[in-house]
Amino acid sequence: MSPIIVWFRQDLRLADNPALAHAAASGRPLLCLYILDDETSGRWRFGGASRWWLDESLAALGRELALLGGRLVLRRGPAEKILPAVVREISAGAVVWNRCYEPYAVARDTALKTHLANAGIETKSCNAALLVEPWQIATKAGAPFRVFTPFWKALRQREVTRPAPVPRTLTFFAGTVAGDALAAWRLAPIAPNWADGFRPHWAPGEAGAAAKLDDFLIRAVDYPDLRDRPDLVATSRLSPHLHWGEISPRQAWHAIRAKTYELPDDGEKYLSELAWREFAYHLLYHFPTLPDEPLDAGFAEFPWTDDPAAFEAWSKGQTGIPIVDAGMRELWQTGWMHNRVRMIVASFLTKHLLIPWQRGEAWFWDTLLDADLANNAAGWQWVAGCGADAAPFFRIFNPVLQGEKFDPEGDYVRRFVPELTGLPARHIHRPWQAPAIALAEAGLRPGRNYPLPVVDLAAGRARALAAFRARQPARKR
DNA sequence: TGAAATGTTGGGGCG
DNA sequence: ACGCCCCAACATTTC
Repeated sequence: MSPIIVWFRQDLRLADNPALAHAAASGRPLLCLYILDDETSGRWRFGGASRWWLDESLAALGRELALLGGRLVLRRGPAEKILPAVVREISAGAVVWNRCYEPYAVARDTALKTHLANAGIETKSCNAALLVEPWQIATKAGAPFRVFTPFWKALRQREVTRPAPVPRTLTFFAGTVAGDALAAWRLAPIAPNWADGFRPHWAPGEAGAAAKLDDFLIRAVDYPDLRDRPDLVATSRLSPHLHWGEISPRQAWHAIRAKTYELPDDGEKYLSELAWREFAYHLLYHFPTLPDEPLDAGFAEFPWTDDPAAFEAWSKGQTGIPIVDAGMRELWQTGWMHNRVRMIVASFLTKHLLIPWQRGEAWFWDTLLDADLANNAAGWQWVAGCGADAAPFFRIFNPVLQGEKFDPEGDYVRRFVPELTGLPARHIHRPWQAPAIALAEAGLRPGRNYPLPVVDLAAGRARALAAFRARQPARKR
């Protein structure tokens, strides 16, 4: 039989991989292919941190396949050209892949499907990334959901497919196929190697993902209480693995469900976080401008400010607000940021600094190892108040209070802002108010070895309230 | 998955 | 003992 191409994308795993399972069951010899397509993705081509992860993850997948006698063929270029070319080279009779939901990917894959079908090639696409396809869930009126809670209630009633194991037998295509060497893609940074700090925290690949899940399952009992604490390891830290498809949401879902009776909240809190991920994909699918335009058209005229100096301070963790700086430095050093802190830094950028959410979105896109078009866009719009089910305009996080509440000892700040190590907990989240003696004992000279706040918090809050209130509809009297 | 302002209540100090 | 005041502590409303 003619070979079947398994086109890997954001599904870099062997277990619970429907496309791979389909190929294995087809009886055809498999050719596993990955295409680095920086052209089709355009403005949303992989950022720097993503490329580091991809480098590692492709190597891991290649090793897994090699152990089974197979190989991952690497090609680079627009998939619309590359995929048909590989089909011709090996006279493939079929192509199978798992779906992507980025607007550019949907368009590309739809076109490819038509093109291949017209050439007499069998094609099939599968769901490997979502609990429920965006088009399979709708409001009673048949419209896409725009509010999380009803979406979650609808999703919660669904039966989630059980994850499937790695196919028992895989027969690989034996012919020769040209492929790039992974190293030739130069995905990882060389000099300066800013990714050095990533490695202690992350093990890209399917095995690393499974290890992270196992680790989380041990800690899952504490999740409802401690998940908002950035100073602790209380969350799953699965986000990059989920983004790259090294683990499926079905696997995480059922792993938690299996422990229902051991968990204080029956695991509902974590499941609802998986549902937020689903909600983001639902929104991106139905509102494809989500990454670029505010969902709420009323924001078209919003008076965002262009403040390059403030943005620079924010992105480098030099705002003078400790919890913000700790978060931005955690992101830079480890490629990841605790979700609570993401909300804090995003609120600070969009409200206190009035900088467009798209600027923050773009920075996260470049620096997050879990940079995900749907989650990133939906999250930023939620914080900015212009998205679906968005935070009300008046919900402005006070980074001092948030710090004191969720990093009560200041350990998180000390870990990433070593300048502040010597300050006691009661001063560490507001060094500009610390008494001179405490500053002296800590060796801290505000404005010298740690910045003064880039904005007065009360003034920034007042300015944001005025700007956001201005675009609210007139109040009833 | 807010924060700040404003309102209410009740205990304790004190004349 | 009583009334007054202060002010935590908590609740409500407003942004």
